[in-house]
Amino acid sequence: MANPSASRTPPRAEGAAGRPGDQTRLPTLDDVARVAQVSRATASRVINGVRNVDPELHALVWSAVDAIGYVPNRAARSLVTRRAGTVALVVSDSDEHPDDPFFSRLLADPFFGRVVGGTMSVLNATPVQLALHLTGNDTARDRLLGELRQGQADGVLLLSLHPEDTLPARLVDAGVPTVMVGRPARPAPISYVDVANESGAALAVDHLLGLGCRQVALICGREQVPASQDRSAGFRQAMARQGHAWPPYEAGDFTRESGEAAMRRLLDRHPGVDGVFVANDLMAQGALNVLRAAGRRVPEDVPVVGFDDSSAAPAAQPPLTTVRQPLEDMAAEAARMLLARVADPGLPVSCVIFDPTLVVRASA
Amino acid sequence: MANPSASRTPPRAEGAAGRPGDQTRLPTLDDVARVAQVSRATASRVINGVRNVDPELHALVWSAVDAIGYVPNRAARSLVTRRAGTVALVVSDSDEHPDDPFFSRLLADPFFGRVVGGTMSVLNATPVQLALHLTGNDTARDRLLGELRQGQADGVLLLSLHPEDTLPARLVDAGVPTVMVGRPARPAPISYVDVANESGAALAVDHLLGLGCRQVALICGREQVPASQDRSAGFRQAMARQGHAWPPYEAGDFTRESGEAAMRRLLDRHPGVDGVFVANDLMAQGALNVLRAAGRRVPEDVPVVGFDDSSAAPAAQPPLTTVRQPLEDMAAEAARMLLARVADPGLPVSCVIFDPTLVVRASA
DNA sequence: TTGTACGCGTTATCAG
DNA sequence: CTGATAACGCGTACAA
Repeated sequence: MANPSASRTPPRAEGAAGRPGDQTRLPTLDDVARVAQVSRATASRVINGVRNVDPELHALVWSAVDAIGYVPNRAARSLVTRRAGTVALVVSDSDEHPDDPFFSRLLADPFFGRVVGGTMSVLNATPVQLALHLTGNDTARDRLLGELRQGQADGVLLLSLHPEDTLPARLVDAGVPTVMVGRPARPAPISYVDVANESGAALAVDHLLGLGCRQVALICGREQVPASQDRSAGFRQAMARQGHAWPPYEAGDFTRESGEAAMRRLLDRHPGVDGVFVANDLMAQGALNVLRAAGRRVPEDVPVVGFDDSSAAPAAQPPLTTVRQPLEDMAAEAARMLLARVADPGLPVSCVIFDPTLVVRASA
Repeated sequence: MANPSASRTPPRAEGAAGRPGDQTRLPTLDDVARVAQVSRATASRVINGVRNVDPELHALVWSAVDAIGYVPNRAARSLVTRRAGTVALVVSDSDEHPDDPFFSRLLADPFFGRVVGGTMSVLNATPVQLALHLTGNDTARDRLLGELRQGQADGVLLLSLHPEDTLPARLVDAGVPTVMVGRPARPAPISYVDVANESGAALAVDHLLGLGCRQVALICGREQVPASQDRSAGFRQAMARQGHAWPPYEAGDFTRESGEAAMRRLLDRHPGVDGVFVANDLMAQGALNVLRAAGRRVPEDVPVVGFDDSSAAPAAQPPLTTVRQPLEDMAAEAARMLLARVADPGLPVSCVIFDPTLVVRASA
């Protein structure tokens, strides 16, 4: 016992503190109670805003709190309340990227940051923390589910990019409060927010047709991805309504490169194309490049409309006319829905669909 | 008391479970011990991999664990070990965005996702979780510090974008293990990873001069931002070494728009410019747009080199030659350093500087 | 090598 | 309205 420290010094010996490995005990609820001259139970009640508190003691406790700089111990609190005070932002992807050790193209996509921003904008106003989880394979998903069942997080904000993903279903089975950003690929009784992809596509079609295009083509994403499905369906329906039964199309995978390839094929097979709707901005950027290289002017010869209004859209040459998805708002709403669900797990499943808007720039 | 539930059912009533609000008790360490026919202490030792364990019991315990699907309770563990098992990724910014409710342009920048990816790539292999914190003002920073002091997270990975930010200093004062991504704006005894910004700039200068440019200009960022400072300094030194004493320059603020404005000024004041080094890719993209609009061909008339190799670089027209910052590797190393620091807070401050590389594309 | 017993800091239940 | 006191689930001296 060569340790020359008092064993229960009131937490004031912090003059020359700051050394890493600091062992000074932190103020506890007991300390607050002692200073405020009340019982620990009362202090707890005041701090947690429970009703039935003498206003006088109320003030006393609070002043004690910031007199000694008390901060509740999250672990102790969680242990007894059985709440983590944390929600998880889960990105469920398939890490099939042999060349890239850092999976999930989502992270490279500005998409991700917008979701994080929207989420934080509501969480920041609450004591709820956000934990990030990337699950690229089933092992990781299994581990996550175990942790969630254990109560490591009170709820999940789910971004599922994997069409075969079983995570949504497993989460509802496990009874974990969950809200998805973007509808699930497979039908499941799960809450989500989404943009009205169909009407977004219709917005684009109407705009292109209104510009006088006679042969509008589509560059869509993979058939299994919900957002891609919906945008394609919306495109075809809107086109059909205007008398264009079988518009040409090519598929990519939401990357710029795939957009370039798709545009090349389109030009090759349908040289008469005079307008293109592309299912996301990244592919649209690729399409723009190919059109320029092919000597087609945008928008004079071939107007192009993208989808998302990601940061890539205004940066494109020419700046991209695109269907805006209010991602921040959507993520914020998802966070609110999740918080409500955590508070009352009995809440019925609900979905909120946001209206897209057309942002007209130079490309169409 | 109309609640018809048993008050302490052993955790086997999970047949038709799955309802939200499930109240079935989760398996605890005691359950494991009971099933494995050992004491709880032994079970604990096995699970935590403590030495001195009979191999036979070892197996017994583990089989019990996954027989009943045991997952350690994080809160209980934290309470006794005084470790959160969590590190915080803190984005410290100034939220001076009156028009945009979702602050921090960083989130819109692909930069953010790369850092997250690199960090997760090392954290995913450990039981350590990542908690996200955005602190846009001093109130938020105060709250964060309180929580950290309390032990809500074991360490901090800090992204500080605010030149006046006091958070780095306060974190070291509080004895919170911290590693920054990018050096602190004000000198502080704090560990960090960074890229050799000076040599990166030199790489760009050498390339441009090697291309035969006679009047190379600089578009830099705000003078207070470390990365901007270092890139500017590196540029000037490299230029000076080659006999160019006072190269023209204009400043932006790392946004595309500011890059456009800066390029316009440059063209205006120094029409003879025949090569540009831009301190980041976003601004370079802006410069590219302005050059095109001004009728200057890139790279024939004016080669342009950017910095970062963000996702904007290959997407630019023409694809941007740029100085690559290995952000994922840097973030991964930062995470490793932080983990080491958490394990041994006595570790001396250390910095790891990564070498940049020139990625030659079409713009120079 | 194993088991017993205590304490981590809170909330919640129950008497007063 | 307030104050004792019993959990919450786990790690770990200490003793066997």
